[in-house]
Amino acid sequence: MAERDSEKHYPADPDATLRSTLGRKRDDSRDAVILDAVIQILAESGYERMTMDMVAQRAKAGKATVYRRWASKSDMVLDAVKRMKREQVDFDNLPDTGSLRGNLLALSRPQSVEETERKLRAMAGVATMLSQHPGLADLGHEALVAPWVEANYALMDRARTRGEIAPDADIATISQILPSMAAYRTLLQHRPVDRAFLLAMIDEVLLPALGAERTI
Amino acid sequence: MAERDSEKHYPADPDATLRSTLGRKRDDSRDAVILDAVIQILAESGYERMTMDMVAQRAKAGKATVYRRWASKSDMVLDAVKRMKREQVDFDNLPDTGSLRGNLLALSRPQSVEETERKLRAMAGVATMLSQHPGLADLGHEALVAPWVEANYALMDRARTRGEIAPDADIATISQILPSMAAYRTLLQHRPVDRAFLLAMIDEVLLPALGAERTI
DNA sequence: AAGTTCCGATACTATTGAGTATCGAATATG
DNA sequence: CATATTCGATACTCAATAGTATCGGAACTT
Repeated sequence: MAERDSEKHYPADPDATLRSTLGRKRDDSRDAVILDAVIQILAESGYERMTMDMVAQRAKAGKATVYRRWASKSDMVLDAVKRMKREQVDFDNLPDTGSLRGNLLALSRPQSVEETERKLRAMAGVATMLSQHPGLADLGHEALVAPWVEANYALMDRARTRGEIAPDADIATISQILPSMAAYRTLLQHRPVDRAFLLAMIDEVLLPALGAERTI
Repeated sequence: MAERDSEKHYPADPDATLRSTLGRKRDDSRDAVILDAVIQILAESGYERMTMDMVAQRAKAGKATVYRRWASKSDMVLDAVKRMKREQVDFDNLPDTGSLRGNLLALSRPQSVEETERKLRAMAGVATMLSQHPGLADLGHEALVAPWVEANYALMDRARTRGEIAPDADIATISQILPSMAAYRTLLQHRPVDRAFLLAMIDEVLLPALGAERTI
């Protein structure tokens, strides 16, 4: 999918390979600075209210520098969304407190949730692009929610192996609840993913649905 | 808060009371036609891509007719969102199939969900207005999700009275799951609230969390 | 009938903003 | 050193559009 415009413009870095060897070299570190500015402004103002001048000013870059990297505003934003995918959840250091309840709580520490919240708000800023770019919704979900679903799944799978929860529980479905509800809460309700919310979800929904013994 | 512009323009119908008794009467039925067009276009294109000319054309109205009713585009859209609140769920005729599972499925009939989905997509279209109008998110939640939460709560409360579910189940929390997940799915994932989704949620999450006996 | 306000339609204006062009300075190659 | 490409900055073009003005006709009051 993609290529909504049937234009001569192509994704990012139109001339990546055929760049001359002469002259000053392109400073690739500017890309990240610009895209970070894009994410910030998307979260604050949304796609349509974000102007290219705002982006350039925030990144302390000239507009030529921006347009040398991306052929259009939409290309730039698409790239910014793709960039959000990285380093969302640390799969190599999943919590291991001994109980599923403790692990779920530890996974959703305020610190790790905060960054996701900021990126989710950026996703809300591109909501109006979703109809033109069908892949964008998947991209956002894959980048921001799916990793949390995976982490939840892994924790629940281990708990099942330990015999902590019912062996026939549908953890594929239940692992989606907490990340999705947190996303909904952030985007639509504009309410924080705080401890009270987490406790209600874990103790009153997830653990009972998983058939865990009540130990609270 | 509000009054983003500090202009002389005020909310809707600036001269509702002090309208002259002379001349042709204003046709109030045009309001609904115009606002319906607004909802349609919001769902299709979003706030920023929706032009006043599109609205007038879709409603077969002149722009003068539109601006005689609302002082600005944002006033008009705010009014359109408020209008979505009505007739969302029929509380006087909640389903009564005998089982909670049957009732939950009956409540979420494709027909009744369809209209909500359309309105939810309109809400996604005004996502970029949420930062300027903080009350708008609440308005959308109250109009489109809260009624479904109430209906879920009522059905679960009856089931508890019948002894169909655990007496200590936290139905205040659990009644939020299905409507919120459906909203998330529609808005962020752009996927339909179909029967497979409902069955997975009801059978694998809600009923187990409520401590209902497995009867499937 | 006279006067007023509504209707849909359309022309107009004033502003905003994406994308382009160009600047002088900096950094690279040969 | 000559040439080419980068950089940030700024000026420019041109299309889109919110809001206003005006039209001829319809509907209402007195």
